[in-house]
Amino acid sequence: MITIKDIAQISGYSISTVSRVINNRSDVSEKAREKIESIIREQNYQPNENARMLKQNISSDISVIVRGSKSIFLESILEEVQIRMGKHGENINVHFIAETDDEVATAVQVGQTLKPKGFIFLGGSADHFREEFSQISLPSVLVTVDAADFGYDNLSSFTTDDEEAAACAVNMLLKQGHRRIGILGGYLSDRSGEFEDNYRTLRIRGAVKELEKHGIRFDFEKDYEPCAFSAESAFPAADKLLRRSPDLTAIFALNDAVAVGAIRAFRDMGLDVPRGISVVGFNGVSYVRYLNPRLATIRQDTAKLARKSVDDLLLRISYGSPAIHEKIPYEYFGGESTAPPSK
Amino acid sequence: MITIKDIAQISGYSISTVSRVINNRSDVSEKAREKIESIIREQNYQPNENARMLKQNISSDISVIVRGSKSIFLESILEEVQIRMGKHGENINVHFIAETDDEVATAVQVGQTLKPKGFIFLGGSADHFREEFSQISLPSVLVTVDAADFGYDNLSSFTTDDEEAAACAVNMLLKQGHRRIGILGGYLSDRSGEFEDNYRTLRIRGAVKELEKHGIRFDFEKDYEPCAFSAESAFPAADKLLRRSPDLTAIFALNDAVAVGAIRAFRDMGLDVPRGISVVGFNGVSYVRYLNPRLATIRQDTAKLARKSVDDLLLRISYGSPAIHEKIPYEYFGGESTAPPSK
DNA sequence: AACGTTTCTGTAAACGTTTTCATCAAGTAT
DNA sequence: ATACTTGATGAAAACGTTTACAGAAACGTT
Repeated sequence: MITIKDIAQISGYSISTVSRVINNRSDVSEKAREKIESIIREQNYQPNENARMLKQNISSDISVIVRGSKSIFLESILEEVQIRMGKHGENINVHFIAETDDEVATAVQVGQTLKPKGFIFLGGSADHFREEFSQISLPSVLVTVDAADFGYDNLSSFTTDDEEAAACAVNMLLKQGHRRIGILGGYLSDRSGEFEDNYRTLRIRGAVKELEKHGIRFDFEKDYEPCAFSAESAFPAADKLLRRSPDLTAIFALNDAVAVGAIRAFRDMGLDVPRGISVVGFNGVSYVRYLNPRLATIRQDTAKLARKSVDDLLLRISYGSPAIHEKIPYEYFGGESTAPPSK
Repeated sequence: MITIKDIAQISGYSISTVSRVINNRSDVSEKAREKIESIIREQNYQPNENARMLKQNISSDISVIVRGSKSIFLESILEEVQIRMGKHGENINVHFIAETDDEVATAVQVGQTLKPKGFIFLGGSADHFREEFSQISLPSVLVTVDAADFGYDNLSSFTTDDEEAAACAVNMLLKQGHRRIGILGGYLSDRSGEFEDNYRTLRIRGAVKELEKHGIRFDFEKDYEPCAFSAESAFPAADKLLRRSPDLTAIFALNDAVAVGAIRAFRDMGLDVPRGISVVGFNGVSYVRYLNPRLATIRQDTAKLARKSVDDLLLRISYGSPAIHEKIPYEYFGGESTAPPSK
C-alpha cells in the first residue's frame, strides 16, 4: 500500500508538505505543488480515509436517517439523494428506522459512533424534532417536514406545502360538483389523538379546511378511514369506508398507492372509476399516468426535493451558510379518475 | 470524548487489557473482564471506529454497488438489503453507477479508498464479471446474475432462474392458445450484438426457447422491440411494436413497469387488454395485483433474495465459509391481463 | 549590515486503537 | 529446590494522517 510517506520520499519533500498539497493549503510553493501532484497522480495514491478521520475526529460520511420507509415516495427521494451525493463524491450511510422509533435519538447515537459531518432526515415527524433536536449540533436537513419555526440554525427543511396541495386536490373535486368527499389513509396516534405524522396531518387538515371553506363539515367518524400508505392496506380500508358511507361520490387518497388500492376495491364492488366514484391521489409517483384509469394526483418533484436538500447540506457543511426553509412547488395532474358526480 | 485510555485509567487496568476485553479475546481473567465491561457500560464508551480501522487497515463497512437502478425491482432489493444490514448492525455504503459503467472497476476503486469488508453487486452484468472479477479479493455477492460457473471462490450469487421463469410466463400464453407472441423490453448491445445485460438475455432466451420448443420461430426483426425498464419508455415502444406487427395476440413484457406502459399504449390504440391483446409482465412488484386489469406476472421474492445475500455475505466475512450459488424460487401469478386470443 | 517580514519547509507530537513482545506470578513436574 | 509451562498483564510500537511549532531562505527596509 502506498502512503503519504512514499510520496514524500519519491518527491524529496517532507510528509507535511505533501499533506499540505493534499489538503489544498495555500502555503506551498508552486513548484512543490506541481511536482507532488504529478507524483500523486502517477502513483495513483489515495490518502487513507481512516487516518484522516482519526486525526480530525470526524468521518467524511453523511448519515441519512429514513423513518417509516416502505413508501415509493420516500424511496424515490432516497434514491435521488444517493445519486446526487454520489455525484458530489460524498459517501452516505443510510439508517432505516421504524415508524415508531425516535429519529433524533437514533441520530445522536449514530453521531457518536460514525461521526458524520451532517444529517439528512427523511420522513421524520414534527413531534420528535421540535423538542429534541437541540441535542444535534451537526448541519442537518429535514426533508418532508417544515422546520421553519423550530428555531434551530443548523436545521434546514425542504417540503412541499402539503396542506395547500391537499386543498388544491380537494378543490378540484369540489369544482366538479362533489359534495360528499371521503378521505382515505394515514392514521390517528394512540397517545395524543392528534395525527401522528406531520405531513399526514397537513394533508388531512388542508383537505378538511378546503371543505369547510365551501361550507361542508367533514365528519371524521363517517367519512375518514385510516390505513397504511400501500395498496395492500388501502384495499380493505376503501371497501370499509364506502360500505359505511355509500353516498360518497369522491375519495381523496393520501397517496397514490392508497389510490391504486382504493380503485381496485371500488371496481371489485362493481363501481366504475370515475363514473361510479371519483378518486384523487397524492404524490405523483412516476407510473400514475400509465394506470387505467390515469390517476388524478398531486405531483411533487421528488428529484428537486432531494437535490435541494443535498446541495443545501453540502453548502452548509463547507461554508457554514445559514439554514434555510423552502417549499418545493407541486402541481395538480388531472387524470381520468375523476368526473362530476352522477348521484 | 471518552477513550480506551479513560477506561483503562478508571478500571486500573492497562490499555491493552481493555482492548482485549473489547475484542473479546480469551486471554483475560474473568475478574478483569467483568470489571472493565461494567465500566464500559456505565461510561457509555464507544470505541473509535476510525482508530480501529486505521490500525486494522479495513473499514467495517460493506459496499453495495448498484448498476442501472431506476427500476422498482432493484430498488426493492436494495431496500431490503439496507434494512437487513441495519438489523445486523452493519454499515453499508451504496454506490449507484450508470448502466454503462463497469461495476468491477468501480468496486476496485471503492475498495482502495473505503476498504469495505465485502461487496454486494446489484444489477450487474455477466460480461464484466467473468473476466475482471479476479481483481477483487474481498467476499462478494452477485445478486441477479448467476456466477456459479465463473470459478471464483469469493463470489456467491443469488438469482432467480430468469430463463426458466420467462419460459414459464411464455408457456402460460402458449397454453391459452397464443402463437403470435411479441417481446418487449431490454436492448441489444452495440458492441457485441449480444444482449448487454445478463438477466435480460436470460429472459429473452428463455422466452424464445420456449417458443421454439413449440415449433414457433421467433422473428427478432418483427416481434421484438427494445426499451428501458420503465412505463415511460415502454409506452412508445409498445405502440411501435404493435403497429409493425399488428397480428400479435400477446406480449411478454420483460418487467412490470414495461407491462404497465404497454397496456396503457394498447388501450390508447383502442385495444382492450386482455380481450384485444394479452400482456404478461415479470418481477411481481407489489402493486400489480391492484392494477386494472390485474397484471399476470412472474413473482420473485425480492425480500428473500436480499436476505439470503446479506446473510451469506456476513457469514462468509466472519467465518470464511465457502461461496455458494443459489436460485430463489419464483411463481407465476395469474392476473386478468391474459386471455385466449380472439383473432 | 542588521533587522523584520514573508514564504516555504521540516520535525515531531498527536489522534485512539491493536498487537507484539516481555514480564511476572502461579502452578506443575521433576 | 529447580526448571518448565501456563495465564494474565502491561509497555511500547505501529497504523497514516494532520498540525503546531520552529527553522531556513529570500527579500525589503532602515
